[in-house]
Amino acid sequence: MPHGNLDAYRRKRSSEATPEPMGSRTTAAGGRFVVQKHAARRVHFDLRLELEGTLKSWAVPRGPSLDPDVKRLAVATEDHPLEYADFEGSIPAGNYGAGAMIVWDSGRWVPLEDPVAGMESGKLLFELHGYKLRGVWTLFRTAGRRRSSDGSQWLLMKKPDAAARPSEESGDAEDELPPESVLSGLTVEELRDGCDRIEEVRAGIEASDAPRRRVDPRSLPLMLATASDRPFSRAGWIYELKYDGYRLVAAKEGGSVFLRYRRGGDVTALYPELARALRRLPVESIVLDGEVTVLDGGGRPSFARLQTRALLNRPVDIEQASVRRPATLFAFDLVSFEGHDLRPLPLLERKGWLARVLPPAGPLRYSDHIEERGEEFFEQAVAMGLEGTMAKDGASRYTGRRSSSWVKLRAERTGDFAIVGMSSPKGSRVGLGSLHLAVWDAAVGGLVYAGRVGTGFDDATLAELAERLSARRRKEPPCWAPSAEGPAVEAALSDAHLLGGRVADQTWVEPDDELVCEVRFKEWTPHGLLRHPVFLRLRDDKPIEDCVRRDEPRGREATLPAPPERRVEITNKSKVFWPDEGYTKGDLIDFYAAISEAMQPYLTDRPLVMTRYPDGIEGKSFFQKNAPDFAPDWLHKVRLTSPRTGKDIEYFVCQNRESLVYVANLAAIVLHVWSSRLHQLGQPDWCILDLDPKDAPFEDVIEIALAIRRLCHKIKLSSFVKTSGSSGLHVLLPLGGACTWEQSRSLGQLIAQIICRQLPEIATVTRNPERRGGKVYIDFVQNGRGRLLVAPFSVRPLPAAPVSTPLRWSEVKPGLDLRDHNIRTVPERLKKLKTDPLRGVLTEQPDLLAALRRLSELV
DNA sequence: GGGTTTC
DNA sequence: GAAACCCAACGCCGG
DNA sequence: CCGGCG
Repeated sequence: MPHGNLDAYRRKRSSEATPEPMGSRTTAAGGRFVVQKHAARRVHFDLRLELEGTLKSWAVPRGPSLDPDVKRLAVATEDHPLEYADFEGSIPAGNYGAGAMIVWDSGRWVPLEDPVAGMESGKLLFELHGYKLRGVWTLFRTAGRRRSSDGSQWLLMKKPDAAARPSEESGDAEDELPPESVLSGLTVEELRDGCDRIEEVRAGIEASDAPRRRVDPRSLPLMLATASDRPFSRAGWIYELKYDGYRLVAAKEGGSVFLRYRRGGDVTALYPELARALRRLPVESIVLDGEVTVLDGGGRPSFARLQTRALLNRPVDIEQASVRRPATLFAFDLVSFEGHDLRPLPLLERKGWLARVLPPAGPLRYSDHIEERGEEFFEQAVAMGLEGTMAKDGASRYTGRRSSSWVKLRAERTGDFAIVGMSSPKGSRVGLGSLHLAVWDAAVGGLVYAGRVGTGFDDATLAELAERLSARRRKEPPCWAPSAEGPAVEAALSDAHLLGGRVADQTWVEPDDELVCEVRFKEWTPHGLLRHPVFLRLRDDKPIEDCVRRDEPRGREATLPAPPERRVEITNKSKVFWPDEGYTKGDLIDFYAAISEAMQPYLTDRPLVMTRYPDGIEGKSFFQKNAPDFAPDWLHKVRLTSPRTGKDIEYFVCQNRESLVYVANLAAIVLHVWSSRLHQLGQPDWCILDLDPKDAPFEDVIEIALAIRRLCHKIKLSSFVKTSGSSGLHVLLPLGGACTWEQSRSLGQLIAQIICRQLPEIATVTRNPERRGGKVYIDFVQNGRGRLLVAPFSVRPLPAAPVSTPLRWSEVKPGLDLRDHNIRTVPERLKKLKTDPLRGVLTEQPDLLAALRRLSELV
């Protein structure tokens, strides 16, 4: 790991043994675990963790509660048979008071006492001597639950089971804590050693030339660097890593600490972990200058993580984030120490003291340097995926302004991008103004917008590109908005957003393997756009699927953190949801898991709405459009703004089987989807005619469905049919995304009215049920923005657990019974059928104009 | 079903 | 500490 | 203008 010290780098340079791989940790039964230390050294612990006090556990109606006695952990190490550690509050707000511990279980942090049946082990995080430790432990297992007469539940605990297996290491990179910043891995002795060196520093600074003078951290003018684009080596200069974070001044005076950004903003409350570490530093007063970062699972600074961190307001969020996304301050300068102003001292002397003041682990880190070979160091830093390096004059004083004695060198990166559009030229520019670029995202299965490049072209290239692109125009952007946190899809791809408020003409083009270009750029912005892009060349030898975003510039693919594992924890599998049949929640989940492949085309890229039945089909239920906050990060969401009310809804978008299983586990029995997909929300894929019999005989539904089919056949428009699952049929007409909602609705209305005229005895478009006179209601109103269709393969909350099932037209005949297609039968049917009779509604490209012309001739 | 607010 | 609460929306109809 | 409907 490159942070904190440069041992790994130095070793590599001198061709010594390669560092041990980070992230490896072995665990054995009985609570033995290994904690890594930074810089490729590992320290082995034998910890036995015991609870002092009793774990009370679960209270009515749900949600854990903690017995106030449980305040301390007993930690046994080899040298120290028993050390007690106080808990630090690090749990979500809720029914369990302040001060508890959280554990790692089934891929997420949960309060320790959360009664996960059968839980045998987990990961544990606690603080000892101001350092956060974590490890895998085996503590106790659940023996069962008991319900008392007043309805409260109690969780019975057993002593640790000697045979209990330790939990698997989780590979979930998202929730994985960065390996270094929170782990100390230090023995108590080592921690004390770190403190002993303070006396040395104190005496040294007292004897130095540093004047006795207070430095006010609030008004301290900061040293700033000048930029350069070429790394260099100079005698007397030193080279540090450049961290991708915010500049931060950290100060302690007496008992109080103070953290500020470059421009002075007080952020003491935002980084409690830094404040704590600073408070515990065994010095009377100190002022540090550095860069605050939040590391990703691979130990690299993640600007995006830091940004989300910096947006937090509520104390609970901050406290939680300080554990889950802990900040690390890489301090590169010591400005003041116990009443001495160190700014007149040479940089190397300041850093020498700094190195000895800061502990070798924890959230406050010394930003080390090397003293030569700046070019090679820069290359290495870039290869490690870091932002760049800093070059500093080792003899320079801290002058508190922008200075040529500090130089920043930023990494440049190159990448291949699909061309998805262009803007028109301004002024004397020929051909085009800029190219719109996109990268392929395998998780999404499509292109994601990456920003624009407007420089680096020669006139010939401009002209050629403009000509080739003009021939491939399309109306809608062929790509998605870049980030879930960023602007909504539509807004992100709108002119206003792209051009920072200016409106210009955009042309979107059909992407192609031959429209790929290589671009040099500085970095990715948090919103997933390119910063400082320069066009290098066209390359026609690269399929767009290979235009993937590489966050590591060159040669780091092998060590990229694994993509977040999509794990779903199933709860209450055996809860009965359909009492008549005895079908359980587990059956529901199994069903959706089994048919997910067939269902996916109707879910992919479509905003999803759920009807949830947490207590089964006879319990209370509710609609839910907004995805709950607690949904895992890997679950795709999209924020859409209602054009009418301006209100935002953040919909789920089910892109894969795990998402479907997650949603099913929320007891979402019915899944409703939009008829249109994200990249063209204004153009539906199908027109829906909902045949709702109410009191009418089902035979009439069949007759009407067949009449619609005949009518569509006459106008040369295909039609498809599925059961609604409850009592009627859904007839779907393919639109191929070629018309608007209004046109779709008009088409539906026209067809419905024609059918009503044909079959006035059995069909009606009257919305009021009482006035339908026992006729079948043909509902065409569900064609509109935000209007929903019960998704094909959605289960219904009715006896027999019927499923909205795609049918072949030959099956639409007397004798058809909707309940025959249910949670039990549909998976088998799917296997037998091999093809989905409804799929054509998504794939066919009808000639709508011709169909409408024929239809108008009929009326 | 899970999180938040009120009592 | 436990119970209550929240979880959509919009046009259209007749009264 | 309101409540019910889907």
